[in-house]
Amino acid sequence: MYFHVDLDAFFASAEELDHPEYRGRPIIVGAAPGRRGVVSTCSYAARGFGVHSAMPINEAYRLCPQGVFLPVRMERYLGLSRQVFDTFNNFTPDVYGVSIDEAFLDMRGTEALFGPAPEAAKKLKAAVRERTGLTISVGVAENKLLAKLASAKSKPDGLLVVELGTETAFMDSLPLTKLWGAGEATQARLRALNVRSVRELRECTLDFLQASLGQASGLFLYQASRGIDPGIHSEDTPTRSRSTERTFEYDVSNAESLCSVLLEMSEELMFSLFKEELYARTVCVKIRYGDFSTVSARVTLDHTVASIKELYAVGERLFREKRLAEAPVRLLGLGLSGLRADKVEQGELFPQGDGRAERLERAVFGLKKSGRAELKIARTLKPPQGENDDD
DNA sequence: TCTGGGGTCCTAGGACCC
DNA sequence: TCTGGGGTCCTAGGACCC
Repeated sequence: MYFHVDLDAFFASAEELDHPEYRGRPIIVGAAPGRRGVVSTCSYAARGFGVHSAMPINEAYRLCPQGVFLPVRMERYLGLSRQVFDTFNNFTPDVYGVSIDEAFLDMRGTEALFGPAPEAAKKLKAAVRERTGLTISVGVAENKLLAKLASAKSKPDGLLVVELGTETAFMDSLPLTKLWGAGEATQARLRALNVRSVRELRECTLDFLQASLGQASGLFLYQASRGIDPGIHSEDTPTRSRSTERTFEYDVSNAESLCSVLLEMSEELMFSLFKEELYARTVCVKIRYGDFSTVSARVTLDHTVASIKELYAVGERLFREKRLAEAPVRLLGLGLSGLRADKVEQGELFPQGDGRAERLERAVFGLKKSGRAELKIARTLKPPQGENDDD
């Protein structure tokens, strides 16, 4: 028996908690209106105006100019999230966090302590509310897919149990558009196939779905329509990639400026790998142009990337090879994938340097971590506020 | 109103090996 | 004169999720 637990409009609720004067008003957490960015989370009052997550912030402003627009305060939300997860841990040792505001709880064997599932769920809701003042929605079912869909259906401040034997009926109660894993593209393809409900989806053969939508998607939808969990969240999967990207306030054409950003991102990524003692061989650069078209280039080395210096050199090469000359760039991203816990050394045939850069950078990282000094690569320093950088 | 950032997984085609 | 079959690794792009 799984619980899926989801905090209601988490970031917006957190702001409401800290600013009681905003209670009940349309709260929109995300980018600042007038700038490039999207809505991260909005309150139910804001949803009444048609605002929703991932909507461009300027569109949200147009729909709801009277809204309370607030920036994301991730530190604060992380603190609250920890308290909520602490509470989960008082109910079961088997808590699988999916994101900052969402978790699965394996509640098998807890009946003696907390009673049957509906009672346990009520106790959990009360405990979270008492500890943090936040409301959660809980879905209870025999598998994660059903539990997840149940909590979503029950929102906000909801509780929904999918009883054994009612799985198919529950699936049929959902609009096809609410099916987890079937986004905009799949919805359009299903419409083209004349499939308009979960029931109609279930009437399709596996062969038909796989021929129409691909092996994996076909099997996924075939199982999901029957209330079978295709494996929506496997436990304990190690991190496979790390990346960072920046969307610029205005498109940037100057290659030197773009390369400075690459260097900044190289530093950020390598420090994060140093910190977690991870290694990677594959470097990926992502470029989004002013027209939103997006390309990427990647390369897998025969050894793990050792230093900021090396990551930057590889990233810059990929960038210069891939970028259309002078085309304005809206977004630049850098990533590392194939993460692993062990190092792959340089081949002996073409050794690159003697590891000096790596030793230096790890020493700098050590200083930074201990709080004894903050060292930055000069080129990544920002010019002082109010001065232009013409010279 | 233009469309964030950090992830995971899948697909198709090519290179290469046996 | 037409060119197998299976497997692995890699790249680029896409779909999807929170």
